[in-house]
Amino acid sequence: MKYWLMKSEPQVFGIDDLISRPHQTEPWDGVRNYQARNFMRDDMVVGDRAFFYHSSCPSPGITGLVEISKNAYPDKTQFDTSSKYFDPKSTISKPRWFNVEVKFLKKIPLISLDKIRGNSKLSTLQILRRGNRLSITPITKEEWSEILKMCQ
DNA sequence: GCCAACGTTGGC
DNA sequence: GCCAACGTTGGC
Repeated sequence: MKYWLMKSEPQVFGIDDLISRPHQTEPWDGVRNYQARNFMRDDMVVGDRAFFYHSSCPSPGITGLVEISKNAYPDKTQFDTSSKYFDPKSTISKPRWFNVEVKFLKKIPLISLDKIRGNSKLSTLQILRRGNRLSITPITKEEWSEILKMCQ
């Protein structure tokens, strides 16, 4: 099983939005970065776990756990001319963007970015690297366990 | 709203 | 293929 960290802006789609979905699942669409797309398309599989991270908000940090509930498939927003994620260069036969589906597992008391930074065992986390803006990053089993320890 | 650090685009 | 200009991300 692999572990991930997935960022979302709570004012766009937060953990509570996921909880209120009918099956507590949501397509992780709208990702328009090739590296993040490749992680979803090539590396994520059903059953993988991820931390749900709130970004671009007053209190950024990890706020929940999700699992991958569907392997990657073409992101439908790329074909939707009314969507802000519409991509005129993408075609049905050659889709450019993919997304997985995530399923809610658990909400946790916010582990703030400050606290994450303050834990020396987490210094290897990709999101702490200077200038890293990737919305999806892999994390190690050790990092995963260490973060889980912080919510007890 | 600012700004650093990227990624993408497009002319050449 | 280079690279300047532009757009985006995301913490503060």
